[in-house]
Amino acid sequence: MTETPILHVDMDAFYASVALRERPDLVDQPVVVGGSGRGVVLAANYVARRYGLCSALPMTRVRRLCPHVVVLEPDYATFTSVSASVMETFRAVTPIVEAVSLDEAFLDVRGSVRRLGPPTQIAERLRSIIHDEQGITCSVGVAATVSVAKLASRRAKPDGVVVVPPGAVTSFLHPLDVGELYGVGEKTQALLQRFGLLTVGDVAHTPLRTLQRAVGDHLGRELHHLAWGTDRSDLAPRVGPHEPERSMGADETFVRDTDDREVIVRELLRLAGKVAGRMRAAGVAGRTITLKVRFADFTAITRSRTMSEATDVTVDIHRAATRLYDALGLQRARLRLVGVRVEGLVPRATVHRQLVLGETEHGWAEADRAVDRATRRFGAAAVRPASLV
DNA sequence: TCTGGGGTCCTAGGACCC
DNA sequence: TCTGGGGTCCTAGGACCC
Repeated sequence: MTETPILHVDMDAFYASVALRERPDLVDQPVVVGGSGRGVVLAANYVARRYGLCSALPMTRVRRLCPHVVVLEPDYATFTSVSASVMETFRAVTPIVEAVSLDEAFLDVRGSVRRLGPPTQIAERLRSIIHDEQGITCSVGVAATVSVAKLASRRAKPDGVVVVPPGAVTSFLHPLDVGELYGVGEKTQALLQRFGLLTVGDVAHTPLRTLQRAVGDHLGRELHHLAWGTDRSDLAPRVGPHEPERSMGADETFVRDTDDREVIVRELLRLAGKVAGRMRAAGVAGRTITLKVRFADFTAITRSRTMSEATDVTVDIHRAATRLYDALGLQRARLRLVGVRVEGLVPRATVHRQLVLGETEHGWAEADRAVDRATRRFGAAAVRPASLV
């Protein structure tokens, strides 16, 4: 029996590290990966972090903080392929791998200790393989539960391993800031602070009922577990036929805020096409269409409509989104962003479209599939609605 | 020139049904 | 003439995570 079977493996500054493999000349310089214009930082290397640059920082502030920073464009195809290789390395160690994102995963190594040695040894083995094969470093947290392992990997960064044995859990957790807990963001931290709860230990020693009155039943119970390190240790391996997504969506920030209906409706068409294409590729359809609008002042609203039948047809989704937009009745309100999301996804095979006599919709579904075939052959740029050309 | 884009989950109220 | 609870679906908003 191993006491600490859960590993949390987290790549160090993943996007930046991968991008720097192609540019070894830049390793000693501050480098961030991010979009241009109104984007944010996706990853900052450790040199850049010394200037206060970090993930999610607006690019407009990046150059002010560090005028000589090197900005690299994200190359998602490469990130995805490096990630896939890393996940393969994990699965060679244990089949129980729960991927969190491209650059992070939980591993249950309970069944691997006999073959590969104790969890720490497995952690070092993984780090060495990933370094040799991918040329990037990672950090590993080792503990009995998911959240403690994750907090441990954060402590291990960069390029290290931290083990928290069961006997050390509370002395590890309790001095931490409440904001370190999973699920505690800016708002919840401020709320807890108003109750005088600053550290994880403060939360741990607050009666459950009091905690629940402050942050709600669900989060209260959750935080109580996290504060005592009694959260889950069972992983949900996402290999093979995994659960389908519950929703798919796309949104886009305009280069400049706009109140031009024509521009907005055209963008909704592009987004609807993008979402519908991904739905068809995944073999799902959905009934609830949600429009999202973000105004120039950064406030956002959503409007949704549930239809009687699920669809994966671009025209259907676009029409629903446009109706929701028109129903807002905006008068010269400048929009920063629009988004389209489809929820309540079900496998397409379970949807039987009622064929109404004289129905024209069928033609649109056919047209979509023709577009899909052409896109697969010639690329996304080749086939677009006339209004997007 | 502040603040991306992909998601998940929770809350809460109202409708409607039993 | 009154009043109850539970369950599900829909909508809107919000917090959070990577």
